Amino acid sequence: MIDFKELLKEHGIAPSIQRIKILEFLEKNRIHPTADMVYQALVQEIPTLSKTTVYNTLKAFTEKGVLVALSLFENEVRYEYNTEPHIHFKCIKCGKIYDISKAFECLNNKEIEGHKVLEHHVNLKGICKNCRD
Amino acid sequence: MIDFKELLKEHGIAPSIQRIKILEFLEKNRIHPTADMVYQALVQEIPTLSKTTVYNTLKAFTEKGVLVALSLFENEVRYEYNTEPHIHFKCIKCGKIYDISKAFECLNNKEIEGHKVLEHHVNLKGICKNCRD
DNA sequence: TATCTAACTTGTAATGGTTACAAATATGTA
DNA sequence: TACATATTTGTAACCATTACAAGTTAGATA
Ligand SMILES: [Mn+2]
Ligand SMILES: [Mn+2]
Ligand SMILES: [Zn+2]
Ligand SMILES: [Zn+2]
Repeated sequence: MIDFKELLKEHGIAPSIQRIKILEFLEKNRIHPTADMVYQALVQEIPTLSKTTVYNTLKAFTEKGVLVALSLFENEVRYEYNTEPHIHFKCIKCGKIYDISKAFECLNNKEIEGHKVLEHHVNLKGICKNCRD
Repeated sequence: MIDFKELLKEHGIAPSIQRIKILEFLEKNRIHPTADMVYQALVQEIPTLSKTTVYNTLKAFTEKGVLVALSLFENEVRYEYNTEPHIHFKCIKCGKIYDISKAFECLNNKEIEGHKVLEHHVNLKGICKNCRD
């Protein structure tokens, strides 16, 4: 059982009830949810919850390294608890997003961990040769 | 000199003035522009141009395989003429997006074609093992 | 050439995810 | 308790994109 209050303190985040519940939800539900999905799930427990709080909290968690923000195939931003580098696989039929733990070499495959790969999306981010130094 | 009118016909797209100009712009300006960037550039030539036409045209071109739509790091969709599979590198300082023609094995590198790589974004799309057959 | 029809373009309004902002509330300390 | 600060809330604004209906164009036909 993870002590989410302590975990937030360690990251320099004051552990409010809302923040603890949001982090707990992300840890227990590895579904790469959108901010709205987090809100819809938690507003039942916390009827006074504001969507703005969810957005602000997820952004703060990301900045402090507690969560990772993903830019997947659609324009919604999704969040996940797993901060280890890994590959995402999205099913075009059911919409589920699977974590792929294999190394990047797998990109040459048309099939990976039982999934049929139709599209590869590879994006890098950094500082270009013109902007270095 | 590419015959854009002919190219559109070959893809089953009626070659209107707007469509030819949009395709021509994408071929000549390899800057991975947004729909709005295309609109801003062409509305000077075609003052009556509608942004809806740009959106509709880019979507049609993508569906017919004339262009490729990208989901990069931000939520804007960008489009490009190059339909060959390749990797994108975005500079976090100047915002430019570079095409990387090297194969996917490069992902193990921290530096590629002179650019300093800080983040790798790898996303796959297809049909998951539960949805096959 | 004139007419017709379907396709294409345009402009405006609506949508949906996200952010800005100010007021209300809660928290921790003196 | 009283105060200062941090947090939460609700509303409005933002912006890329889409829906929709009306206007325009262009190719086919007579
Ligand atoms: Mn993941
Ligand atoms: Mn490219
Ligand atoms: Zn740069
Ligand atoms: Zn599936």
